[in-house]
Amino acid sequence: MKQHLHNLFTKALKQLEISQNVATHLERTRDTSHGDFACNIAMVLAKKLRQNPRDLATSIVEHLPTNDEFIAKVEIAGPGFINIFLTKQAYHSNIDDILRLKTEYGKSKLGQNQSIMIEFVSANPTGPLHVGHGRGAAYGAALANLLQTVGFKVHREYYVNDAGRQMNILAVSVWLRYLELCGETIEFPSNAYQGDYVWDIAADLHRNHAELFHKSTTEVFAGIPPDISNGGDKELHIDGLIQRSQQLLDKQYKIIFNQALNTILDNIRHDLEQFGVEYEEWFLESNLTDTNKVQQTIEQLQAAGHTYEQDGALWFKSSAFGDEKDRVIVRENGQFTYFASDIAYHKNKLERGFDQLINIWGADHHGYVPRVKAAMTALGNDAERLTVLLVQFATLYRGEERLQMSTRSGEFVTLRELREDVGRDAARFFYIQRKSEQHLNFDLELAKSQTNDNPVYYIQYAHARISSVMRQLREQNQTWQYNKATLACLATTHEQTLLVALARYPEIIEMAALAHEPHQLTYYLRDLAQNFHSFYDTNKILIPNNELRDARLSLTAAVQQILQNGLAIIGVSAPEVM
RNA sequence: GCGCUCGUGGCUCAGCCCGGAUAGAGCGUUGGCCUCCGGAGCCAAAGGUCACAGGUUCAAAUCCUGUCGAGCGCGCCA
Repeated sequence: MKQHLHNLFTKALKQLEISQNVATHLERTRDTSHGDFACNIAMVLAKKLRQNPRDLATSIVEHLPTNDEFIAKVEIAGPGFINIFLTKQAYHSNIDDILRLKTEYGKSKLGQNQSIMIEFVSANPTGPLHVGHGRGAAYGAALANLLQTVGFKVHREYYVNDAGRQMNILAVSVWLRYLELCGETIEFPSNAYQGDYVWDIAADLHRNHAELFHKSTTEVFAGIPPDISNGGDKELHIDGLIQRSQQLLDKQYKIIFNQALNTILDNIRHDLEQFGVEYEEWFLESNLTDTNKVQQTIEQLQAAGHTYEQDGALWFKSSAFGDEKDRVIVRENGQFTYFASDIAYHKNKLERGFDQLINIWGADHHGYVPRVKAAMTALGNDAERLTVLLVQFATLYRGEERLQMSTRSGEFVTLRELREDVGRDAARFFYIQRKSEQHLNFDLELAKSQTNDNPVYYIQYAHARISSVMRQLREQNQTWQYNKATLACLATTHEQTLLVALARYPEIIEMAALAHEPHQLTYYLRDLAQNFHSFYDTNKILIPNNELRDARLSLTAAVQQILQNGLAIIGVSAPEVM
């Protein structure tokens, strides 16, 4: 409908020989006395054209068609608003479309089949997913669905950092715990992974391989630089242990490493699957390192003259491309930095031919954005193709009590615990109901409560109520038929409000997708549910009058369909009964 | 110190990108509604100098500048 009006206005302006995009000046009104849509274009143009805004509005209105089937009347109001009142016909055709297109309703071709790769979560496989990752998962999945709905070709990807130093730290952590299980007494490094899951993996290893990897503590720790607790450097300490374990274990090291990686990765996969989040691809960092892609990328930067050596390390001149300072890509000890492989990864993404790249990162990574873009530019690519969306942290509350978490210390609420505690629907909904760059207070008590405090249940209840009405109808052995003509019976305020609410759905989807704001959809669904509950309360649906009954059933069925479509996008179920 | 993000009723938040017609919800509070399709519901009331101060504009919660406050980031960590 908006598109329809947009076309009419553009045409009218063209006849007046004005070229101006009216898209942003055409909006739904807040107050029904101002009609359905309002356009402030006359006021915007008045100054430029040196005309009185009301006069200008008049001449624009004169160029709008008078016989359009969807426009009832057009008024000029206030300082120069053009208010458009739609016909009932306009709203009835929406019901028609919804019932005909069903799950297809709301889809559009806006994206023109452009390909978008959306990378999200990508947590290091060094521990289970925790509630902090959940927000990125819920947000990314919902956004991907939205983009797909408006006609983009979406590729969801999880980048697995299976090749970095952190993975070695994990392997060492597991091994040290294993040694403890073998009866060794060791001082566990402060920089190693402390969580219980490390014990679990170590225990598996001990069960399956017995004492195969057993080395004495003295052998392991001899000559290793002291840990921070002994006045040393925790990084040097752990790096020393990594090197030592690789020497001592030789080929066996890889067994431990893989056992740790696979256990955790399986876990992450399983958690996301249970959370309703699926990927087209799990991309392994080791694919890049094994094929020398990181090395090649660095050489390309070197060849282009964007690097220099200093203090024994290789630096990328990112400051020449808008970053605040230059960055190390090869450390003094010869190892690539995380950044180096990330450059190679982004290069690889572009080489795979995606039109646009979207990364969803935690807000703590915001300082990282300029350097990645700098690298893309330096490699001769258009950094505009990459959009980084930052997601703020979620703070967990249990009622008033604020819950603490810390990954390294191993004290955290995992995503699995959250899902088992509050359920998938509530979790998915709560994660995205706030604007992503807004800090989120996630109240476990509220998410679990099955009362009207909880918007998830409120929306789902509307859907279940409708299912119940339909069930009643069947139980009474009655049938109904959709007939567009009967919609003319819909005359009450609540019915009208619902018709308008339904008509907004495609506009909301489009806006939420393009603005990357799935939370807009949650607000809309809540509104729609509220409008339905109000309607339900004052307009009985199953009544003897067949025509009005069928009209109300059509309206109700349309609401149900929209609730289903909308909930599907945000990954929440639409239950028949609750 | 520099950078990014945020500051809207008692609480949690929309609206800001793209300036417009009396600033919207939910929770909480107060008061109503079950002979009737599921009360996990509905109706109503009270409650706001949109952090503060300037500026731009016919018009500012919205744009600009500054101040204050909160979070995060500023490693040869990832």
